[in-house]
Amino acid sequence: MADHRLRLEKMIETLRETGHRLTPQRLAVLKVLSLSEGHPSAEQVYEQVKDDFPTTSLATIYKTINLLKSVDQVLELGFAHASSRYDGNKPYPHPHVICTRCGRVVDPEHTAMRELSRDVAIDTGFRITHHRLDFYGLCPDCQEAD
Amino acid sequence: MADHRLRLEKMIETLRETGHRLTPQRLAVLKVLSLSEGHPSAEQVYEQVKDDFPTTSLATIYKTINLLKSVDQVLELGFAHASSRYDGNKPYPHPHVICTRCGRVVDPEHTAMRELSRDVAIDTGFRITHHRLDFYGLCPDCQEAD
DNA sequence: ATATGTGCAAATGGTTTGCAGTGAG
DNA sequence: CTCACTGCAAACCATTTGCACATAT
Repeated sequence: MADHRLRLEKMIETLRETGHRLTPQRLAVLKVLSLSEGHPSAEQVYEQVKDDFPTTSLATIYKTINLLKSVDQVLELGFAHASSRYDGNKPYPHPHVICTRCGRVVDPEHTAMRELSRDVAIDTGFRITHHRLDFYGLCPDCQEAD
Repeated sequence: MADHRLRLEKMIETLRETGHRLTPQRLAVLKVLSLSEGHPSAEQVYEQVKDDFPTTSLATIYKTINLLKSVDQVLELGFAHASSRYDGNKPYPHPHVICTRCGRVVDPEHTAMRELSRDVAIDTGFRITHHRLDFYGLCPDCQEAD
């Protein structure tokens, strides 16, 4: 579906452009994040990276993910009572469908709200119960403080 | 704006209907959550409750909030790297505008996405940089497992 | 060569939990 | 009178951090 190789190259290029080193551990993390169709947690990335790189630490996974976040090469889906899930394929805001039972995270094919919810249900087979829509930015006071 | 007294009564009624006791501490939490125009954190609720009730513990605040969540009388806005914020006035899903600098949470007046974002910016004065839209429900596998 | 990255282990911080004591119904 | 609730302190757990060592550039 998505061109994973291109994503990986884009990540690597971005790290270079921003003056960061490409260590083997980092490369392994980039690969998992760029190749994964799913939305893995840091722990899941860790498990995969350990296969080829047994000495890797979870801390390094987090550090690499944070680095990628800082250069907008990975999207973090943060939750209050569960670990964050990461999307390295589409590192820009887009809708997600999240199973409240098993935690599965799916990207709906369609991407406009009453009808959108219905479309998402049809696309994904989920039984939609609720949603979350947040806008982020600078409040008036914080714009002044710039 | 919102009818806070009605919200408080609704909360109390719901607790009664669901067989829960109304302790003074609980009542204090309900008041803060129902009266607040903002979207306080558990800590902020705690600070307010302590004013009238110095012996109250943060644990009790959390327990009460969780109780209210379980009967759909408060909406939790969960974040990965910050404490959750709670809305006792509108305990159903609705858009929020969140300042990425100071954490301020505002309810936009308008509520349909390209244009919605612009409307929200006009309504709130925020400079919108990104958004989050999640749908929650049961994935196909979990529907079967019911 | 040298600063950046790694890995360990300890710290963090919001939230939850166990349990003995308290009080609402 | 009883059982749900409170408050304390300890536990939890995802994530972050400090630091000595290693290594990409």
